[in-house]
Amino acid sequence: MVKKVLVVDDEERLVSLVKVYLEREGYRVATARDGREALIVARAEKPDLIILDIMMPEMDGYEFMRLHHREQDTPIILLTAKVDEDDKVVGLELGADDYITKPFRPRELLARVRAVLRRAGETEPTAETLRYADITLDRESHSVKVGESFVNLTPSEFDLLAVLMSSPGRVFSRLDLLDHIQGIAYGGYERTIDVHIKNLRSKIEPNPRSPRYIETIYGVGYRFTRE
Amino acid sequence: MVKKVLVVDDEERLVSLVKVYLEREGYRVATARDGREALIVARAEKPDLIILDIMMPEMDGYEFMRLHHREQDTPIILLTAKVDEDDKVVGLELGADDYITKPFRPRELLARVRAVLRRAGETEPTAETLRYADITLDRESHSVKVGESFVNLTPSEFDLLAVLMSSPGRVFSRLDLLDHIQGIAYGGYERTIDVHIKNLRSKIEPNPRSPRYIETIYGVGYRFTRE
DNA sequence: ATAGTATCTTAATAATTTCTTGATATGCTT
DNA sequence: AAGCATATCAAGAAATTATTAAGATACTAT
Repeated sequence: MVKKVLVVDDEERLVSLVKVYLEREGYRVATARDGREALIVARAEKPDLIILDIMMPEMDGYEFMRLHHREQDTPIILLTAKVDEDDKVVGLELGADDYITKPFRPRELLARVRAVLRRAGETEPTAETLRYADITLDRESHSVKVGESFVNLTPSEFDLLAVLMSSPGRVFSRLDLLDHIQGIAYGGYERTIDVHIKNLRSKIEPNPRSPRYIETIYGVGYRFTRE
Repeated sequence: MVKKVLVVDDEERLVSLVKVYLEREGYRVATARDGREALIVARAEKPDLIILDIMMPEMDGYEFMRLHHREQDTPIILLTAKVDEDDKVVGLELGADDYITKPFRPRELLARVRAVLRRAGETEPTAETLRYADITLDRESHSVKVGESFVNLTPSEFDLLAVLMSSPGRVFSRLDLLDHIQGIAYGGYERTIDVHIKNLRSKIEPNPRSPRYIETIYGVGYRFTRE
């Protein structure tokens, strides 16, 4: 069954980004921008997991947890901007299952989401398999096949390929791709993508000099072949 | 839903050109010529994105950002004439999402607009497909089809065709077209367009000597056939 | 904790593609 | 035919991408 996740944060941009990440993985996502709204949404939606910012207007994360736990026993992952260890302690004492500091990488958040949900029992999320033009990418086993042989990709390479294959034929700019790999961290260097692409090509392309799967669109970005 | 963009700059020519670019892409556009006016417009229009010049009379970009952020959390792209790295730092610290130095090319600005709006969540802007007389131009996949076969265009060729096809039958002067390709303030050479048109024709016209799609209007400019 | 391994990022350089320009040829209009 | 506008061509300039290697960072296993 599809898992439902509630994301609570007052930073709209962060919320919607996290939403995109989770939805790409097959989760259903509800959102709220402060603790008060979150209480209402949580009652209505009964999420399987809550991702919760601590610092919020109206009603902060701690207060939300106190009130929410009277009603339900939902696993919670805390988001905190502080590097303070105390928050972790306080949070975990209050019943959080995990916590993560901002800024974080999408991959990191997703890994924790999976872990917490797995721990809370239940099966895996949605083991989606993408298959185009001789390439098979399996999210569950985190494996990639070219024809019949497996190739080992690094986490970044895997994510990159997954994004590109999520919409074959569509062009992604380096900035888009960077967001998926590094999260909302600015100052990131677009050219980093070039290197990942090069490495990725050397692993999956029969002839990296004239790519068959990952095409370069000069002046725009990259795309997975439309066939 | 259609995204609304607020463009703030005291250079009228730049504002109206940017307005045209954005509208062609399917955005709705509001404008203001200084920070003070921008505050009022922003309150009334609630834009999804603000493109903001730093140097303006009355109230500069920084000051605007300070005041605006008290009220709303709109993503902002900064325009700056300076090449100074400090501006970038200051701007990003004040909450800008991206910045771009003048002079810039339209395609560069549009790429950033798309990226920032995507990052701010929501769906894609406008995945518009233009189709006339056997030619299909798709912005999302950045591809062009003549009949059933794909052709590879350079960025300038693609932009040129996109502009012409945005209003079939309308004649564009070389200066118009140059603005769309190079942006203003480049002092480009009108004849450059002739060469791009020639190359474009050689890629999409069955018989480039007597063009069927891109017509020359002697003494005026070019237009995409009305049929 | 610490060393060892793998991955990521950055920076510099090479290779490639595209853009612009100036010269020349061709074509249009009166 | 004259005079101007457009088309074509080719070469140099400019911009973008590919590649390489080294240092930084993160991860694993002891």
